[in-house]
Amino acid sequence: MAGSTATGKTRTLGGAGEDKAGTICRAIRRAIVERALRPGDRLPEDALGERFGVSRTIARHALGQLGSEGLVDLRRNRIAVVATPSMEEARDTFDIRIELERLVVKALAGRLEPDQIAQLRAHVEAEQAARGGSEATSIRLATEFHVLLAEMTGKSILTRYVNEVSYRCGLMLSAFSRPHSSECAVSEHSEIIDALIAGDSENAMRLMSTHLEDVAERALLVAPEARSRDLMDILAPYAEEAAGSPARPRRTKR
Amino acid sequence: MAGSTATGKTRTLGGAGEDKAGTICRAIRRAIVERALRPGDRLPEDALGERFGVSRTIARHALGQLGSEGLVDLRRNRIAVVATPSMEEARDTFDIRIELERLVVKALAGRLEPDQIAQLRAHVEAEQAARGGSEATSIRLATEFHVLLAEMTGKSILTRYVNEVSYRCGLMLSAFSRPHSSECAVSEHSEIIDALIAGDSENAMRLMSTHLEDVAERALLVAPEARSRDLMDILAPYAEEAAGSPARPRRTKR
DNA sequence: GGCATCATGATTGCATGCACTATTGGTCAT
DNA sequence: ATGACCAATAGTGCATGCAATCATGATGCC
Repeated sequence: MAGSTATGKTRTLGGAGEDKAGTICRAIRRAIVERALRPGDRLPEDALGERFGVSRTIARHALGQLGSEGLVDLRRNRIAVVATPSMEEARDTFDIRIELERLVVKALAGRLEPDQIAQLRAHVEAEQAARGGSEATSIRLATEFHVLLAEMTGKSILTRYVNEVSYRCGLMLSAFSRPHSSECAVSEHSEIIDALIAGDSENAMRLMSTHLEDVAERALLVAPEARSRDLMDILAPYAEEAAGSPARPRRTKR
Repeated sequence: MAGSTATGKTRTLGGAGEDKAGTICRAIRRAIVERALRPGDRLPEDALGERFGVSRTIARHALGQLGSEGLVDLRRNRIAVVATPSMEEARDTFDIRIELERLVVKALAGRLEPDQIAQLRAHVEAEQAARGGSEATSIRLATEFHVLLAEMTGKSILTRYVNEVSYRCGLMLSAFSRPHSSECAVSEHSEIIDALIAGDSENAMRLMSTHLEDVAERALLVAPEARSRDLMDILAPYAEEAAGSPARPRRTKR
């Protein structure tokens, strides 16, 4: 399906004995936060396998992983699809994220090494530079800022969870937020770094809370029209005028 | 290796189109909290598959899942083993767990339905009844109490995470806590229920925090002799007296 | 024309087979 | 006796094949 010659297999994942399933996971996660993949998009095992140059077994393994992270919905005998979170799930996920990231800044306040500070500054700079560019890059960088912070704690479990909820929140944004509504958070990132350097853990935690609450609010409260991507709700307004129009909507994506 | 005839396959998982990998996961999780499986125990794919009556593929899938939950260590080309958490990981996991379960009681305070209350009371009663019985049952019931609470919030993501950290904490207890050191928490469970019924969310959160902190403290601070299960540290005291004794320690479990 | 029924293709569920890697016990030289 | 080297074995990594299940378009009936 994807452009690959019959002779030369699509050696996208070729490499050495790396983690092939993990590579697929990373790619899909990234595609989701960048909104290249949107909720409901189908992820057939063999298409994935072919695209990444591996067999269905590996693609399946990757999908299982993503399913356990809540990024894809996995139902028996059904094609895997990018998860379509509900409004309640979105709210809950942000609540959890806030508490987790409060732990992050609490652990980090006053303990940042100079090279870490430089790395964070550079990241924020990259975020600022990307403001004019594609929205996908902005969102990805914003997500990666939080992941970067978590990694700096050195706490592997906390890092893993922050990773998960961050990507999940990216999915939420994709599901609910209107285009161009999740920008302008770059300065808040800077403020958090400042508070961390100052060692003011209380302030850093407060800043992180409000920052995430802002993101959630912008994403979740804005755009009541698009609150739900449930098919029935989406089509409700159209159903009103569908009396005389023979336009037959196609359900599948491609 | 496990006793199964060559002719009659071990139809432990026979059933209909259920979730075979999930069944294996549940079994192993439970075995871990009940300390039937201890950190470092080996989990070979084919042994698992044979035991549960499925192929390696499924066993492998289950192991991948457990690996992503942090219950087993998965290294390339190596036999999967029950994870051996470090002291720091244990502390971090408890920190995360406290915040998550605070969210649980916050969501539940004053919102428990009568049947839910009855269910909780019954569970605590079962815990009390199990105090004389096997330690494994006590630990499992204690863990399940927290999981039950989380499920009652109706928040699927929160439930999933509480599930994960609870089982992980069970593993931590298995790794660090001495036998019979994690009992006597039943009354604290009752107090939490009371606070939830009273609708005093602040008090409930405080009780939950201290309850979990107690558990962590009992598990992590007690028994400095067994703080680390690293092979070198474990053998350190023995190395002193190993001068004249020909006792050759076997490294592998079975 | 609208609706239920069925057949075909698409897709997953799972087991098995082969290749490769790590481990383990033995062997040989020192 | 001790240490390094090597062969046999156990175990994983991965692809492929077959059966089962679901989705979708075609057909026939009303």
